[in-house]
Amino acid sequence: MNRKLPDKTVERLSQYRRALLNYKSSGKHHIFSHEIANLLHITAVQVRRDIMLIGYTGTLRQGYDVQDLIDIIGKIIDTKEGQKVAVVGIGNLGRAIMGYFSGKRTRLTITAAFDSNPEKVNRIYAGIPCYHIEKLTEIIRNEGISIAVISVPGEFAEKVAQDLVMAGIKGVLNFSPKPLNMPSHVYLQEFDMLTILEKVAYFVKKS
Amino acid sequence: MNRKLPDKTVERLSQYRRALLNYKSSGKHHIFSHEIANLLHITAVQVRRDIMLIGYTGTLRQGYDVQDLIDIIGKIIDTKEGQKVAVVGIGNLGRAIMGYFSGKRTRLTITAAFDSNPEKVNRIYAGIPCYHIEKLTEIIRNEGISIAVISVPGEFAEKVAQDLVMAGIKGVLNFSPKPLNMPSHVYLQEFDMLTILEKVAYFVKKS
DNA sequence: ATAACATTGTTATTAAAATAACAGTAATTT
DNA sequence: AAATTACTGTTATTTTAATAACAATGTTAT
Repeated sequence: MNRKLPDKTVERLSQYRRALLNYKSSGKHHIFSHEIANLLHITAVQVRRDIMLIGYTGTLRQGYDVQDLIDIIGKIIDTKEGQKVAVVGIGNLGRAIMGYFSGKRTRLTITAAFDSNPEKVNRIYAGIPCYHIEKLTEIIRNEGISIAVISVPGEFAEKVAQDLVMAGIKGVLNFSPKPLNMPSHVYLQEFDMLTILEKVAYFVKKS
Repeated sequence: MNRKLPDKTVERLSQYRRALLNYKSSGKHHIFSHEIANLLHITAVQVRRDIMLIGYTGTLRQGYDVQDLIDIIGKIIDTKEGQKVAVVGIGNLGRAIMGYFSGKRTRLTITAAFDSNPEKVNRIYAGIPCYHIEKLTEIIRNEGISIAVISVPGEFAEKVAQDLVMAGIKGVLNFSPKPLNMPSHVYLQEFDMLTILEKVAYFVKKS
């Protein structure tokens, strides 16, 4: 499985895996496409198509082997060594993100947090050390962190983004309301709270 | 402008407006499509196409009238009376969301927050009263809240969603990792932190 | 006055994602 | 043994989104 998968398929694979890990604890070993579909509230065709794309094949009348499927998805979306993540900006959102990860076993590990507030620097949040933002480039380089989450206020986002690129970051999730511009070798995902809520409001109004 | 616009166009309209409001304060009255494009790091064609879809037209060689464009976008995405929003779950994420809104002038107003923790109930967060989650249906009905943000842990998300539907909610933004199932008259937008980060990690790995 | 330019608005094309259609087949029923 | 059923896997179609192509036209330069 070397070919790059569609964006949306990758998202669903992550969700399939989580749903399957949970399903597994019920003791069942096999699952049908329509059962996976129900867990995610999507269609069975979509599930089968995604599974086709990753080259796994179930067995007729039995469905998919839960553990096998979990493993295959792991081979596709995880790296052997795992990947390190930094959170930049330890406001409520930054802490929320760190909270999401604490306890979860995943191949993504948040290994550093950054902030400019001296009261936050050198403290530990959800097990993660917070450094002064001046150390950003240095620590990202030294620790080999490849992914960053930007959760600073808009006015600082651009500067942070530049520094991250300088430090050799490979993927960025931007929560600030400021749209960023990244070189093409950096994968950028943006999420703008106000925009998303205004969109919801628009479709509420229209419906 | 009655026709329903494409999802992505609506998102960009929200961003155009914010960028324009900011641009306006520089004192300029007109703006070209490629200037808007630069602000958002997208293409000028995309901008012109979106503007075409909303039926506004600029003037050749002068571009668009900033204020007019702001107003037209407002007519499309806002309602006259504004829309009320509730935040369910006052953890770090819930507080982050409330923070995003405090001070912003928008036609969306967060008017209620809900939590089950008695220490949080009956306090005010960022100017918003926090009620016990038992009051959810009652308050949403009485206040005419049409939009809800779910920021509770996964295990509670489904119950909250059911209650919201019962209360007559029209749009939901779900931050919990639990995929929700909503009747078709409720607009649902999901955002799953782990999934999104795993996707970023996948494309980082591939690049 | 004519040509070149810079810009908008629109149609045409391509790309990505979702959905539908259906072929194949092992298990079960008749 | 034949027909039916309940699934998977794949191709075809449709829908949505993005990009490209280009016509139209006022402005500036020559």
